[in-house]
Amino acid sequence: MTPGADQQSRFNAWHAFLVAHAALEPILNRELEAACGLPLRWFDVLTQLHMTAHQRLSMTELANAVLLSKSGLTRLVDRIEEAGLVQRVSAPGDRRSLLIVLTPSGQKMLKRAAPIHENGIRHHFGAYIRDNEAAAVEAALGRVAAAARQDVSLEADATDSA
Amino acid sequence: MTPGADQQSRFNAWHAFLVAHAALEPILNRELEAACGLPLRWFDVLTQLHMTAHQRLSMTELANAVLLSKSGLTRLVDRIEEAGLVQRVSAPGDRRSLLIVLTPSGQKMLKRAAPIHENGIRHHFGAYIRDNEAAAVEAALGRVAAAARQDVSLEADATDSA
DNA sequence: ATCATGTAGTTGTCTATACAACTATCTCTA
DNA sequence: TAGAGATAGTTGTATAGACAACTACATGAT
Repeated sequence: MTPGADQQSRFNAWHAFLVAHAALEPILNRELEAACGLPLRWFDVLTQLHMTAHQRLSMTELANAVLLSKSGLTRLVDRIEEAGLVQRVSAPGDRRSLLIVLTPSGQKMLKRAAPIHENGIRHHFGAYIRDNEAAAVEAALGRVAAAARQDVSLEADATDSA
Repeated sequence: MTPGADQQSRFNAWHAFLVAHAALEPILNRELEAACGLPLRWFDVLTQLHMTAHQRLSMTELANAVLLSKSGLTRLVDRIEEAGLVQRVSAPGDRRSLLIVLTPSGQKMLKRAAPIHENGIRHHFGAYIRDNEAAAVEAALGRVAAAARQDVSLEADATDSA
């Protein structure tokens, strides 16, 4: 196995990665929206809230969790709150901060949507990963994601201080 | 290794996949734009044209290649043509169709941008994939991408005929 | 205690994209 | 060869998100 060949397989992987994302994201979005009327991004927000200990996150924490800009999140939460799935509540001890909490209706929606979405992921993504590849894909993408997230944060810090 | 554990690693892989894309795409876009003033999508268009035998594709072919809607591509090509990197030329034998061709300036830009972008991919993506993982990641993502692309096409056909 | 600086979130504005409707052209069938 | 239907691309319009500027609040140094 030559070094050149290894580089090539990484580039092929990168290209497949891009195509897979570009094609998969709309597919899963439509499936979820058709089944529950829930856009994928909303699901992501509800999930992040659900995964948190007290089911509440500040706008800043949530923006970081779903990798959206501050303003993008403000508008996104506007829409989700308008639909009654989450609520902004004031944070104890800091009057600048808002905690986003799942409403009962949001929890119900999440319960309904989760199996549908998981099914979509299995069907369109998991099904094409063989048993002997799963661990490698998990580990490699995990490292890429962790590093990229870090780089994004650094970039944001640099911009802030500029 | 239980079947349940396998499913979990696929879901972890999916999550990492999403995070990696959300974080990486803006990073590579900024790097390329800072170095060459070239948005990533423009690079994608120029690359697709370059990879083609006669360096020309119709709007429809190009939209399919870069996974963009027809109208999205019309506007994208508007901007790239305005910048002088490509040109619309009429297709011989079909007066509805337009061929998009790389201009000399577009070719020069592509030559300048390609090594920078490849470097970014190596640095932010390839570097985190170990030698013994590369083949699995390549194969698995390749299958996912191929299947997803197929599904998108089928979906588009269904919509058209509706 | 005050003021300077930092942080949380929102708002103004711009851009990129999607979908649907449209025009122009092509193709196939009778 | 006329007309129906399919196809290529563009345009009207709506939406999601980014960045920068802003307001309100908090913190920390003196």
